[in-house]
Amino acid sequence: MRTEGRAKRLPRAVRERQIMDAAVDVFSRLGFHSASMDEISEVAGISKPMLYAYLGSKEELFATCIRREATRMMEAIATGVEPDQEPDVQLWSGLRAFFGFVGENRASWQVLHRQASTQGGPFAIELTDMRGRAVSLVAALLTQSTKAPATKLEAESLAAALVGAGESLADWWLDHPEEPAGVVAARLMNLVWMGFGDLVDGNVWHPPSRR
Amino acid sequence: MRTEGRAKRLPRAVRERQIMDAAVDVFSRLGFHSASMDEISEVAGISKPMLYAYLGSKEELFATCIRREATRMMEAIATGVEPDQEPDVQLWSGLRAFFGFVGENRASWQVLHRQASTQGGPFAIELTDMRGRAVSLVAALLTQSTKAPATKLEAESLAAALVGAGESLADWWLDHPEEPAGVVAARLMNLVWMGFGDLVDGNVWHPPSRR
Amino acid sequence: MRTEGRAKRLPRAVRERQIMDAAVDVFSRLGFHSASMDEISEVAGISKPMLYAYLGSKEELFATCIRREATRMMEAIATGVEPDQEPDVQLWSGLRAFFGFVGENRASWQVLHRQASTQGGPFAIELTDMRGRAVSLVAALLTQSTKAPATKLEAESLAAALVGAGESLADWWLDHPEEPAGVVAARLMNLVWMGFGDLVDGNVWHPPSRR
Amino acid sequence: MRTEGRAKRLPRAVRERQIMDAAVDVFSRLGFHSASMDEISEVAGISKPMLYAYLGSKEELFATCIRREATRMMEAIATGVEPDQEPDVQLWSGLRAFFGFVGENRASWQVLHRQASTQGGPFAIELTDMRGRAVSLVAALLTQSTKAPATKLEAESLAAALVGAGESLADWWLDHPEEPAGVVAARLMNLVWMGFGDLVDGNVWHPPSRR
DNA sequence: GATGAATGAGTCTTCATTCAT
DNA sequence: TATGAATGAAGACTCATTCAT
Repeated sequence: MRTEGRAKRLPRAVRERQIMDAAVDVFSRLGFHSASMDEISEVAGISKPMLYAYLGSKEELFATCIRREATRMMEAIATGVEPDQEPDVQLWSGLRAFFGFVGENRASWQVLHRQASTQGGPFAIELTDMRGRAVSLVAALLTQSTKAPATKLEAESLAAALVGAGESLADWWLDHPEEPAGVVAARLMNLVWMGFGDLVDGNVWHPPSRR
Repeated sequence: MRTEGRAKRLPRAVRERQIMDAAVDVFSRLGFHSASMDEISEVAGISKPMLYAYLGSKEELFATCIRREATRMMEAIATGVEPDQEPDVQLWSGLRAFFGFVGENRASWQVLHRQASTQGGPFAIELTDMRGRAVSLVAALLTQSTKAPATKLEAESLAAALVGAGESLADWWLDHPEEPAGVVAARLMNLVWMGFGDLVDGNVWHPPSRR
Repeated sequence: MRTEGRAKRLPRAVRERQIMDAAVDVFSRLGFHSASMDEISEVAGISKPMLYAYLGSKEELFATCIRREATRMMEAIATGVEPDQEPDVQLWSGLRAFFGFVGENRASWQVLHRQASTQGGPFAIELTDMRGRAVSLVAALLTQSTKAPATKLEAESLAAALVGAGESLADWWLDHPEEPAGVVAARLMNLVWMGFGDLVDGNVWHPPSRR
Repeated sequence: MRTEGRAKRLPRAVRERQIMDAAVDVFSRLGFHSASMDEISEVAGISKPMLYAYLGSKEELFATCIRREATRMMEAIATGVEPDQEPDVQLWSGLRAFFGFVGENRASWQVLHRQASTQGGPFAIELTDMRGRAVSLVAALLTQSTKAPATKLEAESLAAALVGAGESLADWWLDHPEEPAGVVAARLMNLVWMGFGDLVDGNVWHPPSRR
């Protein structure tokens, strides 16, 4: 809550960051619609006109938040991935980085995962885009592996499943923080990669006999 | 669009169903916040006071929608699952039923997956609950299998990952309807079950050497 | 000022008129910008949502007011004019009708003359149009008269001058209501018509001698 | 657009003029309400605090603008009028000066005629005053002429009509700049003076017979 | 003297919700 | 029962105006 009185004068860049932090906080807690500019400005410790002066309309602000958090996450992952290694190692390092990021940036994750996907506004695009890029990346990884999936559709759908599994597991993990990030990441890696390995080896599961 | 004139007197159950159908339609298209009671009543062909008389506040209405659709989906899956079979067969039949339901009930699925998770209100609870039940169910299945995961946490987290993979794949599928439900379901089944199989067989993936 | 309590239920048409009357009143007193929807709704004795439900946005409301008042005035004049008479008689009867209308509808006149011309919005068009039609009408009258002005530009500019003189005189008259409408109208008629008559008779005024 | 950097220190009078020029420009383009102090300060090339330091509140600034432009126009006309001549010559020279001024100072004219009359604020007074002085002047001229109007009211109302005709014709002229100022002025002079002449000569127009 | 940063107060507009018929 | 009519409350956004450096 903002303490009474006039906010101290701060250089523009600092204020902007302060505001964005507040916005990410509020958006992640309440979602886009329920978040009010009033509350954001209050949490940021400034008045509404400043909010508008610095970051434009509510939609613009939200989009900016998403972009910032998405970029931060992408960078965290990119930094974590070991690029010249085998596909499995790349995937593994990516997963570790992903869970690491989520663990240390709950609010970012909530904004990205929960809030953004639903809203029909112009940001849905940003988010869908980013998720699409993630899926494509994983699909490419699968395709590069020693034994690639047969069709592009298959690769993509498996990638989509994997990304969803990661998201869901991340959510689950937020409710069970007693496990370290590495363990959770490894579990998903195993599930997915071993399953994937069998798949391309022709070790296909099939229903008992008839059908 | 509502037809002119005074609505006929109908038995309560029928009216209620009519309204809920309209509500699910509107909520799935617009999301909770953007949906207006005005539009719902219009689509339902009744006046707003009736809406309130029958189904209470907007939040209550939404929660009721979620409950109904969740129940429908659960029942569809329960009906599809073959209960006395091996765990893998149960999972497989469950997945098939799930994708079957999603394919035939887009609106229900959208309400359940997209709209409900975001809203911070009291319905999040309903949804989280249902999802929790699904995860538990799958976890139980895994635990019953010949070689169960070591810990309860492991089983649950794998189940969460699986559920998330299913959701994500369902979404992906809605954008790629050219593939039949069975194919998509089978793909997920394979990925997950073979991975899972390796896992409990001690076939663990691990990073190259050092580390 | 609106008395406390809920407004009585009224049929739509009546309410609409009531609101428009209030709007014309407020707009004529304060002008478009300074008039607030709050005040209009208060004067109308209803709540703001009704205002919006019945008459749309502020701009729409204003445009509707202008259209209504313009139409009323046009009809008053059209009714007053004697169409099959000589041009001078037509002009005279038009002027009488005009001053008659202004005298009995101060608020209408203020909205039309004062408020509408300045605003840059979409209504400026309505107003400019109406004034344009008035000027064209007068110009046509002049052109039909026994001895028409030489050029179209001349006719139009004289008509513009005449219309302006009428408006200005109407304003002046509102501040000097002691004179009857007929007298004021006659005075303008004389000034203009006799001047016009001389003009076309070649009785041109010209500066003393040199220059 | 404001040039970058800190404004040079300038003598007060120069600064003030610079600001007023900007203000007249903006007010004439946008009208009182839509003009923002932000835009004025930007066009003037100074910061808002300076604006306030030099010229006070928005209302004060507007009033000052009106006063300045009104004075300029009055002086232009006063300079143009030939004072010791016959009334008709005085009127003629005044009209010529008036149209000359309008042609060369569109912005001033817009502020004076269009923007000021509408606003209900304290400046309406300034404007009404100035217009009143103009009307009185013309009325005096008419009264001095060889055959004066019978009553003071008559003289004043005719003067008001004449002034309005002038304003309206000036507006019309701004939309038809192809005609030279002199021609337009002469046209009005003729219309009015000849009409006036007839009037005082007893050449009264009157309706056909009956009535 | 000059300004970037800051805000109080207000405007339009919408929506869930409820009377009164 | 069924509804047209009505509203309280809130939210996004803007602007004239002023500190604090």
